[in-house]
Amino acid sequence: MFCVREGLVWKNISLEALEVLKKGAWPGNVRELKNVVERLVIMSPGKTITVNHIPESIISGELPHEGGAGRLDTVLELHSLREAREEFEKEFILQKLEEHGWNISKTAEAIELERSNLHRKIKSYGIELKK
Amino acid sequence: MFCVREGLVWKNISLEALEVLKKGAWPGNVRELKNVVERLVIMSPGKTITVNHIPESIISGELPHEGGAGRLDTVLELHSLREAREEFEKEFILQKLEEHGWNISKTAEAIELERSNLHRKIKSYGIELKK
DNA sequence: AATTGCAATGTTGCAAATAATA
DNA sequence: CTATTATTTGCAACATTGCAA
Repeated sequence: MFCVREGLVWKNISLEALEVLKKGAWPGNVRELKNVVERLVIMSPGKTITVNHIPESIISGELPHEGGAGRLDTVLELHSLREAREEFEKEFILQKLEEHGWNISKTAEAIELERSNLHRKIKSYGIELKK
Repeated sequence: MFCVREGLVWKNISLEALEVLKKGAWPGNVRELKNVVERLVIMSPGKTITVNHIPESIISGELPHEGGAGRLDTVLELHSLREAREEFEKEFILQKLEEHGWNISKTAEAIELERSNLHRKIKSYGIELKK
């Protein structure tokens, strides 16, 4: 199993996720690789990084560009704390909803947030409920 | 094909080499990963990085806390939204501080947060400033 | 399950002051 | 001495939360 540490946090990377990285071209440089891995570690709430956590731009494998210097880099570094926090919250809530069969009451209880407030977040983040 | 750029030099990484990385535990953190990749690119004479270019320390790599799997990791999964959010914020801020040479003014500007508020967060999260 | 009102609480930007540093 | 940065505090505006309905 391939795993990586960021700070004190160890994360596994699923074989499937690695397959994606293996098959696609790497659209960035070394610094971007570092940023992507750091982001993967931070943005994935569980202990395993799955394909779902890998940015679309990498899965669709945009070919590397010489002077382009990386849109990925831009995307990764333009985030303000607020934007990053919101993106994380959305991902976190999505994962927890999925873990609890899209049951809002159970999810709300699990993440220790009032049902009504979970509703508010689902609405404001535009999360679509499945199942 | 997995490939990586260091400066203007692009290198491929052989599937076999990736297999090794895939099967072995990663003995280092993200910064070490970056350093290793940079070294791989520089030290491998041809167009492709092969298993022979991968340091022994990585192939034989010490296993991470697989069983213990990190209390922090466990904690992360049991986290309430609030705790998870705070954990994320702390990691995010740490990352940005490092990226900006532990300069609080520059970091605050980069993440679009008031200096004074960044100070407050640094204090409340118990972040230790280095350098 | 999904909304809404509301009071308590938390967070933010701004201004200001002082200390430390280059 | 000058300029930038670090650090802290007060405060009003705004946002989020839990609770009740």
